Amino acid sequence: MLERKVQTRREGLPDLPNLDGRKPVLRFAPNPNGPLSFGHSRGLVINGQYAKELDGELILRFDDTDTTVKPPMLEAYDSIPVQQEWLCGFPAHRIVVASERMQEYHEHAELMIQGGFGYVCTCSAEDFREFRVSMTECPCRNNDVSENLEKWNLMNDPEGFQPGEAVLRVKTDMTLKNPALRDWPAARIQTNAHPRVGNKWRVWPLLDFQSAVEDHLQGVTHIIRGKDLMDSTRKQTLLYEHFGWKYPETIYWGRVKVHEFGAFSTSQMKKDIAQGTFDGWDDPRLPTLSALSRRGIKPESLRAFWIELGLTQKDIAVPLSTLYSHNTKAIDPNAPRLAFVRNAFPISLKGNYPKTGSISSHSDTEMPPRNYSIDEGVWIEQEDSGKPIRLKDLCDIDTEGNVESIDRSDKRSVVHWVAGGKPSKLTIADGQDLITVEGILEDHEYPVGTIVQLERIGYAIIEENGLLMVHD
RNA sequence: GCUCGUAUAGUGUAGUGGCCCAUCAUGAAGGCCUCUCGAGCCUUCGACCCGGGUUCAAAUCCCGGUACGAGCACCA
Repeated sequence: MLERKVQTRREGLPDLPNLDGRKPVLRFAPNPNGPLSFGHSRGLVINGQYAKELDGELILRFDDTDTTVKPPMLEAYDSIPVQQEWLCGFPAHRIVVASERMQEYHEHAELMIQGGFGYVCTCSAEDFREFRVSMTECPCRNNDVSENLEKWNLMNDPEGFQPGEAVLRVKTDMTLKNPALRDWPAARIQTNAHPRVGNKWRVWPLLDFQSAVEDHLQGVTHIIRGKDLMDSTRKQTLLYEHFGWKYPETIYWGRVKVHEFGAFSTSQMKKDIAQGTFDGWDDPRLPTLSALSRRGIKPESLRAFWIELGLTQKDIAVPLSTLYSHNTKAIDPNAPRLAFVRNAFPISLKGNYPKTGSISSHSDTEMPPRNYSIDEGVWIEQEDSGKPIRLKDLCDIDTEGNVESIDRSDKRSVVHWVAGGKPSKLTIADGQDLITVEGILEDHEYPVGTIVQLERIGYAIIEENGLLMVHD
């Protein structure tokens, strides 16, 4: 009889292409215009994981060359590395700040002009858009090197060109099939002060130029990024050809939509926080890493989540429950059970039952048990009243609180209860809403930050002023 | 409009011409255990976008269609 071979399933991330025995150098380059969000975590996890598994390097790069549309936020330069380490489990091997590397970019811009593959264009954006669609060369394109150098100096001169009056372009080919690649802009004039380097520079590189030059200077071997940047790869490859460099291997992932997070942008969040719509960057409703961390989402859960999604170019929609199922595995073994009674309803017990005792805190660990002591009654949830129930680990009672049995006598529902306890509130982030549920929490001595499992409700983290729902 | 990309169960994912009447996870349904609507264990359900072609053989290669997504910024 023929034996059927067992199908093998690839685990984890696919191999990096064309590694050729090298140690990979990878990078993750956020804009420090705000703290890191869920969306950023993919790039961090994937790049970080490869660096770790293959004994390579992870570069954390601040792409802070826009002072106008997405101005950098100073605090982000400090918070991002902290969050990166939290998420990846190790600090980045190198940190590069683009605004501190401007000299390099300027030198390369000049090399580009001198090499005849870059030119200063003084056409308006609208005019150039027409040149681009009609595949015609703009009048500036054929200026000679000295003329371009002259105009380049005028771009850098406060007395010269003003913002919008001139840009530096990479000379590619105006008849290229892909309109995005036709003589793309490499640098523009910005006069707003940069929060870190002030007004030291006037001409700032655009992403495609800055990133391309920096990747080469840092020796990046593999770029892993969203497929929305496919045309960036093509643009940058054209630039690399001009410089005679070899472009790194590039891998793309598709768009991920998490329904529960809707459409948050860093700038919108910044605005809403300023207006008081949200309490801060760690408001539980926000998709920031600080909010997720506060909500008890573990970094290893985030890592498992992104690694499972892998590197397909498919655009996908994933429910948050997928992340939660990973998180449950991470937190359940260490989450002591605790009772929290919502809409507390008092019921006095009549009959014989053990008035003191202890109940286990977890099914399979050596966690210390919880002790209880009943005076004359317990709290149960309003919804559980009015029917015969079994008080979990205690006794069966009828609707009036008469004890019917100590042992479980039938299939009636098992209900949690609290003897004594303290009023507390459970905060639940539900989309754009923050729901607060009042209730009685069983006495405990767990410190702030402990993740507990509220019986029959779900996981919650203990905060200074109550409980914050993790997930169910 | 031009350009680029992707299409496997409800949701994700494995699979690069025969190991595939298709993997794993999640989900749903049922069961066991546990005195939670939790965890763990077991069972079940459920998919190769459509149409051609190449081939002895296609989820896998080619062509066309369709659907969805992205780029065409003096943002990243």
